[in-house]
Amino acid sequence: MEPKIQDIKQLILDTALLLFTEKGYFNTSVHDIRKMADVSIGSIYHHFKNKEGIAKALYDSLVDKLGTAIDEICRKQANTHDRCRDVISCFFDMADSSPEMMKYILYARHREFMPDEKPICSSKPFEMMKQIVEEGLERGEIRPMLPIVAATSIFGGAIRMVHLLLDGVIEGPITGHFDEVWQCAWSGVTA
Amino acid sequence: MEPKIQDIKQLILDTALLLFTEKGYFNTSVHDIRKMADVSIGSIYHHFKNKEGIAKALYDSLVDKLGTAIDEICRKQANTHDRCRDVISCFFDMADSSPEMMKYILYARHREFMPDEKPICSSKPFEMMKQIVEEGLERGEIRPMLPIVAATSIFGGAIRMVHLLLDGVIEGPITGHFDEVWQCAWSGVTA
DNA sequence: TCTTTTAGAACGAGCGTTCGTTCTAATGGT
DNA sequence: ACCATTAGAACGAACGCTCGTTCTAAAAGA
Repeated sequence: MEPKIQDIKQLILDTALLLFTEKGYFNTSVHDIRKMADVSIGSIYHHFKNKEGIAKALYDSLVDKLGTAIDEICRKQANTHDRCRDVISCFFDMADSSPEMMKYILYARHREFMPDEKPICSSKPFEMMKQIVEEGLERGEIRPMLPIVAATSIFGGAIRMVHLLLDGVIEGPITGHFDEVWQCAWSGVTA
Repeated sequence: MEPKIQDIKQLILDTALLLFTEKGYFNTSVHDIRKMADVSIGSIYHHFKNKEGIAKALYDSLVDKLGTAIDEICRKQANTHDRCRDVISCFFDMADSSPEMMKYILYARHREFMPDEKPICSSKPFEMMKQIVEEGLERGEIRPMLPIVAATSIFGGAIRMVHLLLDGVIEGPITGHFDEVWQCAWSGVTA
């Protein structure tokens, strides 16, 4: 029942997320994680195969979380306009409330420390976003153009906005900019 | 006269750019650079203070190159529409012809290995892009909105496109997509 | 008791960097 | 024309240290 029972594994993941996003994967040593999480080296290597294993587990869990959120949106919304709008809104909310998560998903260069991983843009959530856009093209909700162009045009501005926030170039919350961003994004592919 | 006189320094920079963009800064050792450039360790440390110094010199030279290109565009074009269009066109050309340069500028996480550097979005070329957009707002070329939103909306899709190319998610050349991308970008902030 | 989990000392590969030396070529003295 | 001197570019063996990982043993749990 207590919040700490048996969740050393999660504690390690939480700590790693914090350190990886703050200092970067390569500037974070396993001993740093050990110290901050106040666990032993033995524990870490009991729960994870190696350092990369920690990064991988983190990645899978966060990508899965994002995928679930987008699934949810597709369940609730029927057309492309509403789905895209909610996806962007979801990105903004997450960027404001869980910047570390977004930093790890959108910002980190995963291939540098997980050499066998596919690029994030080929992962489930991003494939779903592409899928949503393709349906919009078929249905005529979006003016005819190459699907990849439509997708980057709709989501590119929003993703860039999140990048700027994570870079510290603009101050959050960015949720307040959602309406303007969305209007630009949607009118770009319909007008 | 010969192509090799005194350009060990440039050779080191060229090699470093190749390795840094292919494997990442942290996966590239100074000894890797030494081996590939076929120079000695001593030479490298004669020309550069340390490993970070190589990265810094590379960064400064490439940012300067991009800044010059945008300067040129501002000199040639008078209004915001034409300037933004040419900047995006320039990005696409560079991404096709010098992917390593774009990878190092747009893609690398500089702060992880150059702790004292400002984020790339605060550098001269990006400040100029922001400036161009702000003038467009003042002149009424762009529908009234927050400058930062206008900037991300105009350039976000194009930058995302370049990212996808550098990630290997789409195949180049992307210059062929320029017209569609530009139409989306511009109509988003005017329509 | 037997297994799972935690502990932390120890290891050794690989890293960035240093430093004493050699090589090259230009300059000054004769 | 010749050698002596000098400056700095290039060289690479060696160093100290950090890192990821392993190992042995103790503690906890079943």
